[in-house]
Amino acid sequence: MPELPEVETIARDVRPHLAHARILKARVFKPDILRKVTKPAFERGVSGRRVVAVGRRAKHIVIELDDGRRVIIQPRMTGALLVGGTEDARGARDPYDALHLELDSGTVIRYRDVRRLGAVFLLKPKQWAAYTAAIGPEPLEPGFTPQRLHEILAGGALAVKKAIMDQRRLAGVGNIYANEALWMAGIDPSRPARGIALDEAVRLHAAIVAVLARSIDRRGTTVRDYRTGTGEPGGYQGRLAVYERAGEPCLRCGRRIVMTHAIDARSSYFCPGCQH
DNA sequence: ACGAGGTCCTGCGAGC
DNA sequence: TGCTCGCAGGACCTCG
Repeated sequence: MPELPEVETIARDVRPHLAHARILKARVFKPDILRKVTKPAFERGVSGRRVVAVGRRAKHIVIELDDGRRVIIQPRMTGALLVGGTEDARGARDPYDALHLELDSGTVIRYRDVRRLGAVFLLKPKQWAAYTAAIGPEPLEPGFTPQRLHEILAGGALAVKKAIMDQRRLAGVGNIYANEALWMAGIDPSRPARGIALDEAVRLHAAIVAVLARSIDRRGTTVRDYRTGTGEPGGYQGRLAVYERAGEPCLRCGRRIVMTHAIDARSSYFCPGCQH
């Protein structure tokens, strides 16, 4: 479940291979991952193009091409963007590979997605402008301040956890880091967003920034499927305070961590002793 | 305008 | 052993 730190790690791993390379050929094996573009149009549009830049926006990998178009990859649940490793010992292609980008260096960048909930777009500049404009601020950029977070939460009747996971309000935070940040800030995830006071928003802002930055430092969290761009698990899973720790003692107050599906039918983990 | 709930997809583990 | 079933959940969709 790649969230911001995982996608940032993937982009950093893939960038040295992909940036400034020419994509000799794009091959789509699972056309249902493509959104708003057909397989022939995607393969024709990408093959032969040079990559200008490789970046990240929210939980999406952004590959900018020399004609101004961008390939957007949303790994969602089980997607992975990997450098090489396209064939096993017997020379067989991975059955879960959805897309290959064959580079002039000989390296192949592959998008692998077991459940194919991921999505791949090929966007023209105007389409990209609309796409990125619909997503909230990047939490690790200077524009994301405690005041901005307080404004994001203001007026929302929805749970604060759901609000910070809403990509239109804030970019890149998913279920794992929402749980972790709310624990760090000592805030009950089920509280209405509009009830979060400014001093609490200050704590939550610091918690969001800290947990994302620390996870990037450790190359992301592997609970199940996530792999870095080099195919390895991340290193933050051992640092999780609440996620998948139901029944275990809170690291701050010792009470048992509770799990509920009460918020948006997703697993919420929190400490009833020190999150209010 | 906003929020609730359904849908997509497949591997895995629990339970019988 | 082999089967069914529920679950994982981000983003998009429809409905009220």
